Amino acid sequence: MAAARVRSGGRPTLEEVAARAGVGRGTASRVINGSPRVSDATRQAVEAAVAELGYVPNRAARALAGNRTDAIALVVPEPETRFFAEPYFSAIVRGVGAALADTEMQLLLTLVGNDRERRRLAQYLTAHRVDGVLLVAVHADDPLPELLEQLGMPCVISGARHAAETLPSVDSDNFEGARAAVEHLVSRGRRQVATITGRLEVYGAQRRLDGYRAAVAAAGLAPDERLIAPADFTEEGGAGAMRDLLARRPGLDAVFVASDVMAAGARQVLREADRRIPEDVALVGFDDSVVARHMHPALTSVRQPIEEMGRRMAQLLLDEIAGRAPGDERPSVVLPTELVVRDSS
Amino acid sequence: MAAARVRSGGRPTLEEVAARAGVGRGTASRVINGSPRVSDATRQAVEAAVAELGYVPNRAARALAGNRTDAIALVVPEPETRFFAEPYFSAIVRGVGAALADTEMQLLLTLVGNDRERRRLAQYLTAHRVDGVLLVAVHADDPLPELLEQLGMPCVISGARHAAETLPSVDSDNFEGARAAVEHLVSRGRRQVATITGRLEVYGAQRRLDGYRAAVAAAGLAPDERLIAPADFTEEGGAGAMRDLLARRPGLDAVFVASDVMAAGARQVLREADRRIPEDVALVGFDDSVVARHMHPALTSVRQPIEEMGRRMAQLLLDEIAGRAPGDERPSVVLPTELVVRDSS
DNA sequence: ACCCCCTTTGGGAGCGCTCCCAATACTCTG
DNA sequence: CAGAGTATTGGGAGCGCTCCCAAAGGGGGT
Repeated sequence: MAAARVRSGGRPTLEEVAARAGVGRGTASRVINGSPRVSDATRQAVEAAVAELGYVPNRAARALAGNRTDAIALVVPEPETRFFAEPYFSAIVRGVGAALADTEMQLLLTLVGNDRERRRLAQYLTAHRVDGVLLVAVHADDPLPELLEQLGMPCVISGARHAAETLPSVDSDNFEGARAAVEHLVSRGRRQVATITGRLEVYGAQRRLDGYRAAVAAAGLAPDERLIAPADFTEEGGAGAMRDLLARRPGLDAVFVASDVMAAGARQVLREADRRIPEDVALVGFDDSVVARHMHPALTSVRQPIEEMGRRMAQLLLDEIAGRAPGDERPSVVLPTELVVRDSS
Repeated sequence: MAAARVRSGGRPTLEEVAARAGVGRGTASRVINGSPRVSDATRQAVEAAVAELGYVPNRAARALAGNRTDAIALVVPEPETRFFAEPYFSAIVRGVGAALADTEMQLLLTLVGNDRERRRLAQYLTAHRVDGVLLVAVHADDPLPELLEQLGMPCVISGARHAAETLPSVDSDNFEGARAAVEHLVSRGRRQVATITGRLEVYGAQRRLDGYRAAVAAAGLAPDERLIAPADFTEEGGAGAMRDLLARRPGLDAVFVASDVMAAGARQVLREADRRIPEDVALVGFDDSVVARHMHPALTSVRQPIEEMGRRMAQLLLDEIAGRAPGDERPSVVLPTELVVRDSS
């Protein structure tokens, strides 16, 4: 019934498939790995044997013999609470998952918390336990990307770390998203458009500020540094920045906030100051998170195609692993954003 | 300098560590795996060699030789959008990650979308590519748990599928959470407390309804089936159910909604009907999601310790893998919920 | 001093697969 | 029809580790 040498409850091995198909182990391996150097008849015989036996290759053996793992790691710095918030984390994961769906690649999730875990991570990667790494929310001063580069470990990051990013990266068009948001406010007749920024060490936050400035200039409005309030991506930070703005420029009639969460903080302050939204002050956020949809009034926000970003990151990484021709420049993808207009503007 | 046989750029092997420490391969292995049958002197020699060489065991080789993988899979049914929403997904992942942090276990994330992927998953698991499986958001009629059981694959699920759950499971106390929520409403003087339920095929939704009923009875209020409106965990469903309730029982003065998202839908309908919250109608949700915090007025909600659930699931699974003594009953954990009172009640 | 037993150690035998070389079977030239 | 390729094929040699057996070393009892 079953193949000759069946260990109790054991899964069929390549050897058994080969025997069943009446071919050698090497040939069976070739068929399974889609090598073209196999005759049609042989291929069919092997495929039949695979189907009959329900053969599934043993990953560990493959990895050991082939010196690869067919797995990539998604590395998430856990302290980065912002990343874990909607919509980032799940959307990225879905995108990555989608890109990997018809691949043999497995997705390893690695949360990096404290320094100890960080060191362990370096070991993991050093030990070549994965074929490539997806890095999200990396800071400009994070040594990890360089380490990976030295190890020759393929790696893709989300969000360029600075203008001269050298690693393959996927980003949304922060500049254009911010520019469009501010342009929208101006088109609605707003004349004193303020902005609350994220931490400006984060390149994306800087780009959003750049976009704001560009739109203000394009609209022929007088640039005013006192309409710019830096914050830190938190709700409290957003509230604090809003208070500063109100104190400095009580006449402002619109605020472009670099994240929805900060916008929630700002809205709270505006409500306390009895400014109506959008009548007195128009508000636009960034991220199109669930917060935006449920805020009252519903928040106009800049949507980033996060799932698509995940998908592209994974694709880029697979390309990287497959090996780009030397000399190819580092691919970097910038995806368009979309302004979702709701009631706050 | 380095050990004798060093392949170009290769990682040190156990053999090399053993040589460096002046012991045999078997002994080195024992030290690395923490076997007690090694003399102190030898142990120290090996540990020194490991440190000097920066040795990290090769997972693939280990898996192949030891017939285990040191990896568990978190299986997420992707169609279950509800699960992907805040706060579930990221919180579960964090919890699982925390439990695994000082373990050698890796976390594999497996999104299961369509049927094709579902079959692939069965293969994965059949091929023993993981040591255990964490299943979230399983439906009562999902064949996967039984399949795993047959394969002898350790498995833990989140949320019992029915009263007679046989698999190890971790759940929050849905009954008690709902009961406390309704008790809270009653204690605030509400007398016509309605409820909007989730899909009642979901056991947790049923339990919340049971809790509602228990609290109503305990308060000595007349049970009234027309105060119960079934929905489906979606915002639209919540809105529809609210409309029904308002039509049937215009005099209601409180609603316990089995999820925050549905509560958002209900609130919308209440606003359109010019019912003030909480003056006219008090509202309590479930999940304590970001929606609850940002709703206006902020929504009172039942918080589930989701991260803790992830942690316990992982611990349970590790125990399962380590092997429970036969005869031990299936461990199942029920964690307490917490009522977070805000402005809506 | 001898024997027995327990502790510690070394290393062979795989685990299942890929890589690659040598062998075989065909096919095409001239 | 010989010679030279060219397309297929089989299977040895590992990949690095765990398991396990047999050997070696030590200690105590008699």
